[in-house]
Amino acid sequence: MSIKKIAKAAGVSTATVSRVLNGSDKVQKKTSERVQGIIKEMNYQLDHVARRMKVKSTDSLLFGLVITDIGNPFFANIARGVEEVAYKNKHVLLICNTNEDPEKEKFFLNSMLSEKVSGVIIAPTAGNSAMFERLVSINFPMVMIDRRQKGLNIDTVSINNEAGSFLAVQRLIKNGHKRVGIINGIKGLSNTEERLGGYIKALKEAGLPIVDELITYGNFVESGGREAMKELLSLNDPPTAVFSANNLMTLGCIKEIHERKLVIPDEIALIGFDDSTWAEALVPSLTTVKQPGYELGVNAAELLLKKLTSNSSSTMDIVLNPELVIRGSCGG
Amino acid sequence: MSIKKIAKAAGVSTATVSRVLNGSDKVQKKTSERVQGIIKEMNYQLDHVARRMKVKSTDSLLFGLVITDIGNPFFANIARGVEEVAYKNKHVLLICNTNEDPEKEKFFLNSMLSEKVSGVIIAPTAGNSAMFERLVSINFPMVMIDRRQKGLNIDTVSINNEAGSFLAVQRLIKNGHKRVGIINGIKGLSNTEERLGGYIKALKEAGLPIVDELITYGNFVESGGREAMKELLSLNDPPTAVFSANNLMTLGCIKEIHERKLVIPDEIALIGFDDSTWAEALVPSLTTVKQPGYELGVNAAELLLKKLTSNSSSTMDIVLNPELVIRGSCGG
DNA sequence: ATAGTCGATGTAATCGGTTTCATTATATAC
DNA sequence: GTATATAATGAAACCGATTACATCGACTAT
Repeated sequence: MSIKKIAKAAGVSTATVSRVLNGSDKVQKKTSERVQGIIKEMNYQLDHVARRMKVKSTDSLLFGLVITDIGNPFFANIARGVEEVAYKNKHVLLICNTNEDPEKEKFFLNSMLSEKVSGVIIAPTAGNSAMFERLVSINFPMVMIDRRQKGLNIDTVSINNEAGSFLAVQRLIKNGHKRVGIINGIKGLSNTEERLGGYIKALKEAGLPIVDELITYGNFVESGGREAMKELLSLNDPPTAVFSANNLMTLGCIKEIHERKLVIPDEIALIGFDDSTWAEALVPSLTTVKQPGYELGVNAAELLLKKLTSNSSSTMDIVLNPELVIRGSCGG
Repeated sequence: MSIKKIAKAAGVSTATVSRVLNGSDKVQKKTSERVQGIIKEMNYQLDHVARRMKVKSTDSLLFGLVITDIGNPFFANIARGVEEVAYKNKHVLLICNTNEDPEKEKFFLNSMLSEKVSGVIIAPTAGNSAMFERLVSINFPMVMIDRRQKGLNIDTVSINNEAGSFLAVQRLIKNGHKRVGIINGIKGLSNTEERLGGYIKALKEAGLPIVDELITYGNFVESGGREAMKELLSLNDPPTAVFSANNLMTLGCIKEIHERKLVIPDEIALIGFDDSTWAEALVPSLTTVKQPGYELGVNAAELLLKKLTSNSSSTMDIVLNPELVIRGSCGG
C-alpha cells in the first residue's frame, strides 16, 4: 500500500496525497477529505523509512537512546521518561545498552547515524571522546545524560552528584561517624569524580582527614560493591559508616554486611546513592540519595526536541538536584 | 557521503560499490580492495534507511521489542537478552514500553510496521487481539513473550507459570500453611491465569479448599500489591501465607506487612514470583520463583532470527522452567 | 577465424515518499 | 473583457541504496 495507489484511487497526484498526509494548507478541503477517506478506507500507513530518506533528519521522528545498563533501575527510569516524551511527540526510540563497553557504544552511535535518527540522548562511557568530538563538530544533535565529557560543547542533563554525595556524607558525619568510607563508581567518569568531590568536601567541612584507604571504587554492579565492601571491612581500622555511590553496588554492600553479621546502622551505617523501590523494604530501611531519573529522562528528551526545532547552536546544562531520603540505615 | 561519491572516487559504478559492500563474490579482488580502501579513506558509512527501502524486510537489521514495563527488572532482563543477540547479529533495537496500555501498543505496532522492522518480540497487553490476528494473517514475523494469546498461531517464549506458581504454593503448604492467599496479576492475561492454575492445583493436591476471598488481583505494580495485601490481611480469617505473583507487587506486600509490624515468616509467610537482585538482601531474605528473564530474551531473539531465515511457517512454543529459590521468607 | 562461455562491470529501474517548479483554474481589479 | 494575482494541483526530480539485465572483453572449443 503506497501513496501511489492512494493517489490513483483518489484520482489525484502523489503530491496531493503527500500534502494531505502532512496537513499542508494548500489543499482544498473537499479534496483533502476525499483523500483522507480513501486513506482510512484502504488502511494506508505511511512508510517512515521512505519518508526519512527525503525529510531533513531533524524530522525523522526517531530518537536514539544510549544507556550503559538497562538492568539498573536508574537507567530504566530514564528510559521511561524519554519514552514518555517521545510518545507524546509521535517519536519512536532506538534504545541501546552499551554495558559500559566503548566498542559497543561506537557501533551503536554509528548505527544511529546510519539509521538517521533525529538525535541521541546518551550516557557516555569513558572511551570514545574522539568520536564525540567528531559528532559535535558535525553538529549532530546530542544530549548527554548522567555523565559529561569535559571540554565538549554539548547539552547535558545531569544530577548534582557533588551535592548528593555531600548530603549523604554530611549526614553520616552528623550522626557521629569519623571514619566514613566511600564506594565510588568507575574511575574517569564525571559522576564518579563529582561524587568523590562531595565526599571530600563534607569531610573537610567537618575538619576530618581524607584517608586514602577509605576511598574505594566499584564498577557500578553488585559484585563490585561487594568487593569494595570487603576491602573496607578488612582494614585494620574499618570505617563505621559507608557511602555507596550506586544502587546495585549498595546491594553488594548489604549482602557482605549480612554475611559478616554486622548490624546496620549500629556497627556499620550505610547510605546509598539512587533511591529504589526496594530501599524502603529493607530492614533497616535504606537511607539514600534520591536521583530523579524519570525527570532526567523527560528533561533530556525535551531538550533534544527543542534543539531540533530551534536552530540556535547554544548549549545548556540542566542540573537536577538530588534529595536525601533519610531512613533507618544511617542511624542517628 | 553516498555510494555515488565512492563510485566516482573509485572510478567504478555504484553497482560495484554495492557489491563490494555486500561482499558479493562477483567482483575482482583487485577492484574490491581498491574500493574498500576508498570506503575506509572517505569514512563512508552505509545508509541503512536507504538500504531498507530495497531489501526484503527480513533483512532490515532492525528488531522491534515491545514490553509492558521497562521499570520492571524482569522486562529489563528480557531486553538485555534480546539486545545481546541482536548486537551479535548487527541488529539494532526499537524498544517500546506500553505500560499495559493497548492504545500505546497499537501505535507502537503500527510504528514497527512503518519502520520496516524485520520482526517484533512482544509481551502483549490484553486489548489488541484483532490487530494480532491481522498481523499473523499477513505473516508478519512476531514472537510473543511472557504471555500468549489463545488461538493465535504464533511463536511464543514463555515461562511455565503454572509450574512456578505450583512450586511456590506447594512449598507454603508443605511448611504447614492451610490458608494460603494469592496476589495475582492482571485478569485476562495468560500468565495470570496460569499462575492461578498452579495455585489451585497445589491446593487441590493437598486436599485444601479453594477459598475465593484468598484470591486477589493486583496490577503488576507496587501499589496494587499493597492494596491486595491490605485486603487479605483485613479478612476475618486472614491467610498465614501469601504467594505474590510479581516482584513489584511483592514489594508492596512487604511494605504493608512492615507497617502492620507482622513478622515474616512466623506471622505471615511469603513467596514472590520473579527473583530480583534485592530479594536476597531483605530480612528475612525473600523466597522467590526465579524466572529466567535474560534467557527468555535470548531465546525469543534467536527464535525470531530463525523465523526470518527459514521460510517455514510452522510455529513453536518455548517454555522455560522457573525455579524455586528458597530463602527465609517462607519459613519451614 | 568464428562462435560460444563466462566473469566482471555498468546502466537504469526501483523502493515510497517529499518538494520544487510549472501549470491550470479561479477570483479580483481595472 | 482583459490583465493579473492567487489558489490548487500535477509532473518530475530526488533521497541512497539494490539488483535485473545488458554489455564488454577474454578465453575456450571447433
